[in-house]
Amino acid sequence: MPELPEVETVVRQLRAVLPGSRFWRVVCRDGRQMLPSARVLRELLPGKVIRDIRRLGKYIIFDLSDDLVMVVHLRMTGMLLLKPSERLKKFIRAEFTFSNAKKMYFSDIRRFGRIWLYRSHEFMDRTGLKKLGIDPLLQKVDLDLLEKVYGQTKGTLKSRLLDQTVIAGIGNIYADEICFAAGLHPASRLEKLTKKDLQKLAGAISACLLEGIRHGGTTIADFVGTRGDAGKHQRYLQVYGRSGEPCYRCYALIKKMRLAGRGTHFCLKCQQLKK
DNA sequence: AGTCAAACCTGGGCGC
DNA sequence: TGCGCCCAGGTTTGAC
Repeated sequence: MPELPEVETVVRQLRAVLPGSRFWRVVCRDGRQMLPSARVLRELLPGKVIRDIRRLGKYIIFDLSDDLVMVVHLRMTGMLLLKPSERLKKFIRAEFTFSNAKKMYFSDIRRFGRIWLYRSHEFMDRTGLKKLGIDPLLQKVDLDLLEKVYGQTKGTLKSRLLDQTVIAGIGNIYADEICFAAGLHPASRLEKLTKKDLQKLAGAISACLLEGIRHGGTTIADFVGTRGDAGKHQRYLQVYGRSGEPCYRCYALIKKMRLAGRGTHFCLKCQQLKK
C-alpha cells in the first residue's frame, strides 16, 4: 500500500530525527525479510552512523558510514516507526537501537517488506533499485518525458503507470487517481493517446503525487507515519475505494473492474476510453 | 513485448 | 463462536 507519497512522508519524518545517529544494537525477529541475512545486519550495523536518508521510487535508502547502505522496501504492510502503537507491537520484525537512545522499529504484518544491507557498490544490483525508471519527484514529468518513455510502447495505461521500470513510485491507488485526474479510462491503450492526452497525464502524475505528499499520505488500512499517525489523503480520493458512490464531478456512479490484476476504479462519464 | 496467474503472507470482513 | 472463503495489492517469477 505505501506508494511514493507515503514513502516520501516516512522519509521526511525519519530525516528530521535520525541522521547522525549511530547504530548500537540490532534485533531481527524474522530472518526471511533481511538480506543477505539477519546475521549480517546484526553484525555489521552496530557502530555505523546514518549519514543520510533518501528515497527512490518506493525504496528507502539509508546511507551509512564505512561504505554501507541499508535499503528498506515496505511492500504492502511494512512500516518504519519511531514509536510503535500497541496494536503494531506484535508485528515488529526488527528493532534498531541507536547510541543516542533513539529507536527505530520495522513492523510488517504480512512480511512482504525487505531490508537489505550491502556495500555501496553493490546495493543497486542486489535490491532491484537498478531496474527502476525515473523518479517523478526528482525529474520533471512533462510531455517530453512521457513521449520518451511511453512513445514506442503498447498496453493499457494503468499497467504502464504501475510499471516501476518506467516511472517509479506509482501504485494502485495513485494510478487510479491519476487516470481520473487526466480524464482517461485506465483501460485506454497507450498507443491511442494523443499529445493532448499525454500532456494531461503528465500534469495529473505530478499533481496527484504532490497532493498525496501534502496530505501526509493515504491511510486505507495500514499506512501510518513514523509515530503511528494516519495520513489524510484518503479524504481526498476521487475514485479509489469509491465504487458504487457518486462521482464528485458528475454524480455518475463510480465503477470497479479488474485490470492488470488489480481492483481498478473509475468514472465512465469523466474518463474517456481510448481504444 | 505483452498479458496473465501464481507465489510470497496475514488480518479483516463476509456468509452461514 | 467459529469455520471457510475471499479480498487487499508491491514485486518477482514463470508460462503462453
